[in-house]
Order: sequence, then C-alpha cells, then structure tokens
Amino acid sequence: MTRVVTIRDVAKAAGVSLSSVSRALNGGKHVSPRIARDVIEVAKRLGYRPDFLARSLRTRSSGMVGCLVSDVSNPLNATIVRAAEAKLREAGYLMVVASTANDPNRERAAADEFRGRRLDGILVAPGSGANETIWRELASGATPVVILDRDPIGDDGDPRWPAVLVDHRGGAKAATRYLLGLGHRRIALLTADAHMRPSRERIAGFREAFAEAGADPAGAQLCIQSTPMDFAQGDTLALLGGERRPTAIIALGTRILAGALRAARDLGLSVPRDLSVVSVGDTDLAAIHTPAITALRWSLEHVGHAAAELLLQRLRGDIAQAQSRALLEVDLVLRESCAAPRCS
Amino acid sequence: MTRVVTIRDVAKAAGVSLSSVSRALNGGKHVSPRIARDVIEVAKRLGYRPDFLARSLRTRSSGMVGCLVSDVSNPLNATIVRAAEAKLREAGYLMVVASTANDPNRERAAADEFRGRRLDGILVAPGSGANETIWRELASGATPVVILDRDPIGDDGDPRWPAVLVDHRGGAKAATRYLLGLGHRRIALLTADAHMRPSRERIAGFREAFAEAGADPAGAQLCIQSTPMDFAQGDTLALLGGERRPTAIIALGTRILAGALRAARDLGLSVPRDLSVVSVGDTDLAAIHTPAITALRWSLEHVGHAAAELLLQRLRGDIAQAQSRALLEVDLVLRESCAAPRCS
DNA sequence: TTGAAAGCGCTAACAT
DNA sequence: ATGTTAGCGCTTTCAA
Repeated sequence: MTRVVTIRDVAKAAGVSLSSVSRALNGGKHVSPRIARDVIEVAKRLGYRPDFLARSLRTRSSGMVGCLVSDVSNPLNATIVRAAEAKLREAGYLMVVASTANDPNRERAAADEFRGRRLDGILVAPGSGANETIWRELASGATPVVILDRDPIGDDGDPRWPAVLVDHRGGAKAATRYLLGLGHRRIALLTADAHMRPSRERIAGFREAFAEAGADPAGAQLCIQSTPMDFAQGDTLALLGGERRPTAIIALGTRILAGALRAARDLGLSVPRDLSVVSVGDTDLAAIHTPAITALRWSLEHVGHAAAELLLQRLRGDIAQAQSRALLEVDLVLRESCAAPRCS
Repeated sequence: MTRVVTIRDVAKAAGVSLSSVSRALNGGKHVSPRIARDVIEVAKRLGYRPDFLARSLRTRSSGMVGCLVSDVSNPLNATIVRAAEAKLREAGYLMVVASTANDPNRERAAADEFRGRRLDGILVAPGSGANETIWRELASGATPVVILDRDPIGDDGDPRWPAVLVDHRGGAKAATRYLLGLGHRRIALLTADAHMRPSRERIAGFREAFAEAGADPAGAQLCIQSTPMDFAQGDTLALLGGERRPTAIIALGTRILAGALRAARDLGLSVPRDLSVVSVGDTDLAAIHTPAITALRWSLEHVGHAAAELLLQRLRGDIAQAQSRALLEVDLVLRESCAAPRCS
C-alpha cells in the first residue's frame, strides 16, 4: 500500500508551511513566486494529489452535482445527461447519477442521499411521475435545483424554479399547421401522460393550430396512450380502422410511432398515400423508416447544456443575474411521410 | 440558512457523548439499548442526517464508485450503466459517471479525478479507444477496477483483471451456423473496430462456424466499418451490388444494420427472399422492421449487474473468493429475416 | 458501557 | 508574504 502523499509531506519536503503549500497550489495568491514554483515542483515530484474529500469537508462544497433521472437508459435522457455532464465537467464538477425508475421511494432515497453527500446542485429530469412533490421539496431547499421540461410553477400558482423547457407547444402547432395546410381535416395526436407538461403543451399547440385555421375542432382527435407499444398498437388499430379515421397522425417518439406504423401496415394503409405521419421526436426509427418520417426535432444536447448552464450560474453565485429559464425551440424536419389526403 | 444538524447537536440534545451517538447510529454495538433508543429518537426529531463527506474522510472510503464510459448516450452503454447503478445503489454506493467521448485526454483526466475523489471502485467501459493504457494503468492501482467487454489480458500476456465478457464468439458462431444450415455459402459479417474484443471474437466465431461446417472459407466475407452510417451504406451498396454478392449478412447494431437495410432496398433486394439478414444486437430497429430481423441478443442488464457484482465482491474484501470474470451468453432470436438462398 | 481525545487532509482566520 | 492554529463532522482508539 503506497502511502498517500499529503499536503503535509509536500510542505516538509519543500521546507515551507502547510498554508504556503495550500496557497501555492490554489491560485498562488499571497505567495512569493519562488515558493510557489518550488512547491509545485515538489508536489509534482512527490506525485501529490489533492484529496477532494478533505477539501470538500472544509469548504462545504463537494464539487459534485447530482442528476435525478427516471431512466438513464432512455436514449433521450441519456443524451441530455451526457451533454450536461460534459459541460459540468468542464467547470470542474463531477456528476453523480441516480436512476429512479419513477419509483417515488427511490426518488426520495436518492434525494436524501444527495443531501447527505452535500451535492452542490441538482438536475432533475422527472419521468412520468406523479411524485412531483419530491423535487418540489428538493427545489425549495438550499441547494440549487434545475428542472428539466416540467412545470416550474408552484402549487400556489406562482413561485418558479429555474427550468429548461422545450417548446412542445410551438412544435405541435407547426406540425398541425403543416398538415392542415396539406388539406387534412381529421388529424390525430397520439401522445402520453396528458397531465405532464410536454404532452399538455403539445395538445394545446395542436388545438391552437386548429383554431387558428378555423378548422372544425372535432377533427382534432386525441389519443392518449400511457401503455407500452403493444397496447399502443391495439389502440391505433382501433383508431385507424374506425369509421371516421384520421387522414394524418402526429405520434410520439419511438414506441407509439412504431406501434402506429405497424398498425397502419396491418390495415393495408400506405404512408403517405393513405395516411400522413409526423413523429414527435426525431428518433432513429423516424429517420431510417421507409418512407422517412417527417419529424419534430429539438436538440437534446441543448437541453443538457442549458440545464448545466442554468445550474452553473447559480453555483457561481450569479443568482442576481441568473436566468430562471430557457425555452428551446422545436423544428419540423420535412421528409417523405406526409402528403395531401386522398379523399377529404 | 437552516443550520445543519451535526452529531454534536444530537449528543447535546440527548445528553450523551459524541461517541455514544456515533455508536448508536452505526450498528448500535457497545451501547446500552436505552441510550441507543434515545439517540435515534432525538436524531430523528432533530432531522439529523449524517455527513458522508466527513465520514468518508475518516473512514477513507467515499462510498462512491466511478463509471468511465465512452458515451453514456449510447443506448447500449446507458442500459448497462443503469443496471450497474441500480445494483450498486442497493449496496449503498453512489455512482459517478464520466463520459469520455473516447478522448484519451478526458479519459486520463477522469481517471485522475476519480483517484482524487477517493472513489472506492471503478467500472470501465471503454469505447473504441486505442487508449487502453489508461485503464490498464488504472487497473494496476489500488482501487478495484472491473472492465467491461474488453480483454483483461496484460501486455505481458498473463496478468488479468476482473472483467465482464460477452460471448460474442459463441453468438456469431450460432448465427453463422444457422445461415450455413439454411444453405448459404456466401455470408458477409459487417462489423467495426476489428482490433477490439467484441468484433475480434465475432470474426473468430464466424470463421469457426465455416470451418466446422467444412464450408469454403472464401465465402466468409469480412466487411469492417468504423465509419458512420452513410459510409456504411456506401460500403454495403458496393458489397451487395458486387459480383459475387453475399446471400446473407450479419450486421452490427443500429447504424450498420440500418445502412445495410437501406442499401438492400435501394438495390431492389428483398429480405429475406434475396438477402437474409441477422442483426448483431437486438435493437428497436431490428424488432420493429418489416420483416422483423433475426437478431443476436444478450442482456445488457446482465452485463451491468455482473459488473456491479464483481466490483462489490472486491469492495467487500472477498478478494480471495471473488470471481475474476463473468461470461455472458448470447442468444439467437429467430424472426422473419432469414430464408434459404434462392440460387446457391 | 461510556466519554475524552486524537485525528482524517485540507482551508481559512489570525498572527507575525 | 509566511507560519501557526483552529476547526469542517465524523469515527475510533484509549482510558475510565
């Protein structure tokens, strides 16, 4: 067991005091250049590595930020996490992750643990949880918290926490407008978790586009699916096989989209001849499918970066001039899956 | 700022000494039940939360393990990370991640940082890096390291580190055997990074199957692609459009598989009539594609769990009886993308 | 069983 | 500019 080199050893070897070493190593303020140079030299020679634990105990800052996420293995979350991690790392922070699988107990446990570990800040990317209370509670504590794509509005209606928001409303509106412009009048929005922000905003944008175009709102069909793909497929079969079936659909992400495409195929509906399709989120599937699926896209990297940036502002103490939110735009990527309806 | 409750406050409030509180809170050994009960009661009432930093400084164990991974946003890695995290969390460890993007500098930086933070153990999931030296170096240090799906053999040929290995060889062999059994004689293996373990093993299994079947080894075509999908598609176009084109392909993962499928379509080759396809890795695309793609599958959860388990054994100090490796099996999931070749 | 006291390695007052 | 000293909050000898 190679004895660890402490600041004390360096001091001894360099023939100076502990504090001089500390000063020389951090910034080098209030130290003569000569000593600073010596100390650094000796430190390197001895292979000294500062002990973050000890430093943290003293400075009351762990240099770590936590990331509470429902499921890191979800590619969307994973990308966000990676982007945030990169930016935080640049700033010298380590990121610790906790996948909570939407289990309120694990979420609470993680939150507690984060507190105990003295994490300097926390990123919260809740899943479909009804467990909002936990992060709301977290956010009301002393450590800065940034929320990802969830409503930063308190129950009392007003207090807000810093948040990174994606403009799902604008995206859905653009997609709907596009389809309406193509001549569609019966459009279905397939989404999930209607009570969570992303879907709620989409639904709002969807309806706004209908209103704006003066189209019959009855043509705006909602199909909420919180169930796995197989069910989604069943639901979609019913929807697409029904009496007044939509001539276009806007379908969420990988699983619902996949279910819808499969359902369409099973019913002998050809895309885009019989059915126009827009994907919410630009997944591999959307890009690779034949025909390639027109999609709403937003940058997950931006989400991660923005979240990290918002947090860093607070960690630096720029609370005064720190922004409290970032709104990220959504683009409509036109591909081959939409066309004018055949029989309107 | 709510003053943090320390063990000292609890001692004072309970009218006992610091050490009694500590003892009562940890295990309760050498403490009278009465005091233990009191202390716990008081601690709860005061909302005491132990400070892991201080404890770590004292015990020289941070209760954290690091995870060095090339890219967490890769769904494969993400799933592994999540599984490992879950298991480690159960055991009371926090996981800190570092995405290194295969950049040796960042990898080294992360490794150094991990050391400075006194992480108790490290999981290393290298990407396509030629930067093996770093984790080899890491692994030769004092903190336990578990390697994921990379050769745990030292340069000198013998020393081995604990590792979780996937039986890519067996998988490739099974797939090849299956295709040979169907009557195929010209089969192409599309993979990447031939010098890394996974591909190397696959290639070996691929060849073994040919040898075992007494098939002409010239029919075993190798196509190494380390480039992104677009290129992959170009390469595949050339391969499939060529003179003696393979009647079956075994294609790696999402991107290469997607490129191959698209190339096949562009060439008017129908799957499985004109071309049989096996996916290496059971991705969304493989499952959802029409026809559904026969795939080699291994459990990423198992990989993560096994890695965590191997590490935990060492962290518990069971070095004597700790396994040094885990070999995970690969299954062939039969679907609709393979058939006998039309003109052999 | 209990308490007093000594640190873990570091930073930050406070002196000089 | 430099050194001395006092802790950060906890665990752990060592006495009692």
